Amino acid sequence: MPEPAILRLGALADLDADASRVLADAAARSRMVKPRHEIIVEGEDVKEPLLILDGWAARIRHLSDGRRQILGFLLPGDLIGLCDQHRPIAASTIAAITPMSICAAPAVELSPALRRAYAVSRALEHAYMLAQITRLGRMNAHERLADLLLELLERLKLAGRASGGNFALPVTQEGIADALGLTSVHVNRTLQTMRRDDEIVLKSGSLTVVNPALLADRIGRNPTRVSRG
Amino acid sequence: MPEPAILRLGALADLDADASRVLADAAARSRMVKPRHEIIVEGEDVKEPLLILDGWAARIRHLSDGRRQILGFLLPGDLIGLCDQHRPIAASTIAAITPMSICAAPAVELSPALRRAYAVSRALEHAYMLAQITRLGRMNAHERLADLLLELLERLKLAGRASGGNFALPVTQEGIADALGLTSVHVNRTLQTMRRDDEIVLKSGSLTVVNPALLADRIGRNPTRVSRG
DNA sequence: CGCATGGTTGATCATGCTCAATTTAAGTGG
DNA sequence: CCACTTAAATTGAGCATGATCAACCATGCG
Repeated sequence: MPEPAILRLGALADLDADASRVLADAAARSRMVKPRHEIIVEGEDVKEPLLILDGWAARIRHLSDGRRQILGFLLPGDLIGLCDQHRPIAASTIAAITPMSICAAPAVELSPALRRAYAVSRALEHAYMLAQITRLGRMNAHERLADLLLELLERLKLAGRASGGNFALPVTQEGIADALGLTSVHVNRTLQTMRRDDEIVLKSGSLTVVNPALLADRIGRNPTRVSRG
Repeated sequence: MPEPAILRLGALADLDADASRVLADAAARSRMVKPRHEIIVEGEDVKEPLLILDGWAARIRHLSDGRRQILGFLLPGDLIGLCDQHRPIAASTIAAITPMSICAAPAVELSPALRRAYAVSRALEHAYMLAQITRLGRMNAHERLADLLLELLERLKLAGRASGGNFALPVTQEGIADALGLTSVHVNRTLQTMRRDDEIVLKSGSLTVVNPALLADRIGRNPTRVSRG
């Protein structure tokens, strides 16, 4: 079974033998990270770009009074800290949600195919942030939740971590709340109405979107696209 | 008087003679855009990256039922559509707010200094998006408004388009509402309390933040930083 | 002068929050 | 395998921020 990360990058751009080898090399030097560990801390220097081989993380920002906002989720195959800057400072904290396997992201110079995959990945990250802004700014609780779940489904499929409408959702309701600008109580209630309306099945960390196309249609969601071809 | 755009890029990274010349060349081939004109339309192909020489634009996303979200504002010196992708699709619509002067952004290959400035600009854009997510997700109306105004002040200063706490704010209250996930009515009321509390002076499109440091402190805001040095 | 856009105000309503308690699930060590 | 501990999910009651609806001004421009 290929790494989900390699599956994803291969879905974003065709990987030739060179790129595959470079990625396999990097993956061979992976390290494990425990849940809750802060891989990157806001305000500190960013060393090297990382590639998530497996597991989930959250990009987080803390407010002075204890409130926190989850800016986005990071999934297998996602890249962290890509930027062509000299001495970059981390703009947000990144904390592991599940046990993770990560490695240094191979340099783009090593493979043109890799460069293309990185570019698409970066464009997607940008698009997901725009989606997050739209959710928070102009959607109600049900729309936010449905839209987020559909995005996660779409993204996890790229990494082979979802089949049909089903995937493992290792985030607590409080985590979802912090991502969607809601309270955990309200997330709980919204999830219950979605269950009652047969939009989702959620049991012990396994979530199934019963009819993704229908749900997407209901909330007016379009799949994310960043390039032709 | 130098172009505000050149002022900004020079503030992000030292521009040598080469970079300055390249920028001046590009600026010489500028074009004007009328307010409300959509420079880029979501879903269409992106041709060339652009540089805003002067004027304001908004990055917008429309929902199927007419709601709209302003994802962020684009100011003099900001770059549009930077990406190293093959055939990129615009992830959002970009519409002029004021009359604008824009030009093709000179290619990074033309100058190492320019490349550095672009990288910092891109990192800043990323940071502003994170700030926008945090505003929408975890701040109340007053905090959102104060934080946005302080960000605009900070950004306009880079382009020499703000002095002291004062700058021209060419956005309607409805525009601000669409950016902050509020209604124009509530923006109006929040602005009034800010005036009553002597936090701002706002009259005929000219806004003054009376005491930026104090206001920033009140809402727990830190200035945006993306690199050492 | 008239129309249009944007700003202002008031009254009422609703979505989602707060607070607080209770149940369930998941570990953990004996 | 069970008692004990802790994190997560669930439920209820009351509340508040901000939305909605509907006028009504102010300003500017043809």
